[in-house]
Amino acid sequence: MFDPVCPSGAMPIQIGDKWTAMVVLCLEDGPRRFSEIRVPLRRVTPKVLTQTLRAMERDGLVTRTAYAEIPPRVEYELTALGRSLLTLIDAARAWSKDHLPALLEARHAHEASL
Amino acid sequence: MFDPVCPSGAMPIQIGDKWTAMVVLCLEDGPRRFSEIRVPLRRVTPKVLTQTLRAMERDGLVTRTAYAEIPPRVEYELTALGRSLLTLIDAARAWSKDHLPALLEARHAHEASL
DNA sequence: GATACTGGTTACCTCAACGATACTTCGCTA
DNA sequence: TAGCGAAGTATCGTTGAGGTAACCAGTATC
Repeated sequence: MFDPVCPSGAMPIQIGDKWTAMVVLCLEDGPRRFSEIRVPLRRVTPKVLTQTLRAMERDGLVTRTAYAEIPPRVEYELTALGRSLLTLIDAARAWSKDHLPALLEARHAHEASL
Repeated sequence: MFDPVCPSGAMPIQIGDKWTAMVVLCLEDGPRRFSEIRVPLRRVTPKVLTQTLRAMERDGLVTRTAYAEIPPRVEYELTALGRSLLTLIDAARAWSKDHLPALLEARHAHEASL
């Protein structure tokens, strides 16, 4: 999983913050817990993931549901608004698939000419 | 002209660097000179515009043509690759048109609840 | 006790992007 | 001889997103 949009950081396209698009994809198939989101995004620290999720909650992209259980459980789920980003992410992925090789080749050729 | 993608910096979508999408839109209708690009993007300093254009040239998104005239003239033009970003920008604009109000409303509602 | 699990928080740091201001080069012009 | 206009450079400063590391509360199990 995951280098859907930004293979190796070439990243000409970004949705929201650095991790927003990946969170959306991670929640595509249904609600997930905090620690379940951390797994595929294993390079993200809890602090940054919290920041990302809080910002997404603020913007109405996800809902946060805390269950008063022991041990505690928190689930994040995409809203309709968050789900609407999927079309955009797909467009970005389609572009990457079709055109990113050409971009990387151009970049590489330029590098070689130094 | 220009708050096509990021009304007032809400900007959940970004293509390349901060100004890349605007440069692409600015060049949509044909080649333009450095100072012609600066006009609609009047908040960008020459240094940053140069950086942006150099990066885009490196990535094969624009071509730079310098004419040995007095006074000098330089024209920037979209390549096919650069032009391919237009579809993506349109997708972003369509999303913004359809969904950004909801996002901003959610953000505002959240702000009010503090 | 000691440790671990969950879902965080807090303090601190770093680095690249962005920006403001000024200067340059080259002929041309008045 | 002073200035103009084009297309940048040079220098410095700021800012903020993102990263590191450590800590917390409550329970339960070893």
